[in-house]
Amino acid sequence: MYELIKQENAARRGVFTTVHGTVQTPAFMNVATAGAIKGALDAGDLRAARCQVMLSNTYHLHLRPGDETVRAMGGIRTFAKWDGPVLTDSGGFQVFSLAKLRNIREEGVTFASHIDGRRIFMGPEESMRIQSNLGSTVAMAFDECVENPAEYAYAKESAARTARWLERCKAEMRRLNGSGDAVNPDQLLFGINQGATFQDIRIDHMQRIAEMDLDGYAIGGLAVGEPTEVMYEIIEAVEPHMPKTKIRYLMGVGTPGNIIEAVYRGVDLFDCVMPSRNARHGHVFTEEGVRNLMNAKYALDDAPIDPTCDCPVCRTHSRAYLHHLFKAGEMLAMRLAVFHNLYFYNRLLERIREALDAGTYEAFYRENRGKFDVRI
RNA sequence: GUGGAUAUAGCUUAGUUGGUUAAAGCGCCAGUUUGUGGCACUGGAGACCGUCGGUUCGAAUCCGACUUUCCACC
Repeated sequence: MYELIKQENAARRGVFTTVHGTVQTPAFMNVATAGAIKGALDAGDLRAARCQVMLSNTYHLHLRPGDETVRAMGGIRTFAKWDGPVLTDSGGFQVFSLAKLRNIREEGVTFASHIDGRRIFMGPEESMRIQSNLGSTVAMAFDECVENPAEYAYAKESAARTARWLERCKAEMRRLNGSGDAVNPDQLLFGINQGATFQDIRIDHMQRIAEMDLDGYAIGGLAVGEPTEVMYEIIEAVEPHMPKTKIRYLMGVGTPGNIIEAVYRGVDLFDCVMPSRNARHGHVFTEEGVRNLMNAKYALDDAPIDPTCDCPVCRTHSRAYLHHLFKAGEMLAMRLAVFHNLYFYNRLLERIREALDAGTYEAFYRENRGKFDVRI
């Protein structure tokens, strides 16, 4: 259940209550694809990094170890020992981004596994069953993420199909939750808005899925290559048609600046691989901007990654040490950098919430948008 | 000591019958990464080709000497 507790223009401060815990929004979900944060962080590390929601992937867990295995181990939360809320991505985006040889039909998608190439079929019902077995707090609808740039006719047809798939997702999730043996019989379902970069398709689609009275609404298919200004325009176009009483999730976004902009336009929830993936390549987020710890200039730099950060990594280690660990290919380099970046993101969202609580988000927005994305 | 081989970028090597600005991998220096195939991708700098001399219009490439390293034999 989503409760809007404060609003400043379009920006919203809310509380999302679930059977697995309460989420203060706006919030950033930390991506643990296969039940682990890439870069060697576990559930305990996530708590230390001030994470509220863990995100895991239907597609990956279905392929390995298999959702039946996860179910046998008590669901993803018990398996990974994360006692907070978990959101599972539906597999729709992975079919689009990872799998090859995909064949999309009304029933669903046939694709080749990126692990061993075997052919797999996934449709709305399969995705819901897998996510039910994973026992996540929130299941995402099975959708099609259209490539950018997209043909208008195809985007329209695809959005219509994604809406029909959503009806099937809703029916199957209701059946599974009421079946008596669901890992989480209170599993929630979020719908996903599509329509590429065409505002009329986006709005039509949003209006249609808003009528389905789902537990939350996501905007998908953005940040896939279009200019950020186009992304902001789509959010502005769709946002007035999103139910005010439901949580809103912008999928896969983004940079700190993207998040500040999207909160300004009424989004409540985010996830992105950027803090973890970039950390694995030595890029760390700081109050001053993005630093590449691989740069030679850090070889003898005794300062912490971010002198204003109070995370354990910044309280303990120097840029020079991290630089050395990255150059030496030590796994610890990734672990420390990933931890810092997730902490930075989670703290950023805390600061956004504090500004909203104080009614000063407008000022926060003007002062900080774009500030954290610069390379230094 | 004798015979043979070797010497090209920081490292390991490629360079066809001598022919414009000598190539690659690693390393180095940067950049990219947005619902995650975990070490990826894209650029850049860097060698007067062991030294000296010779042949030739022209030599990393052919010849000689010296030096380096390695192998075999005595």
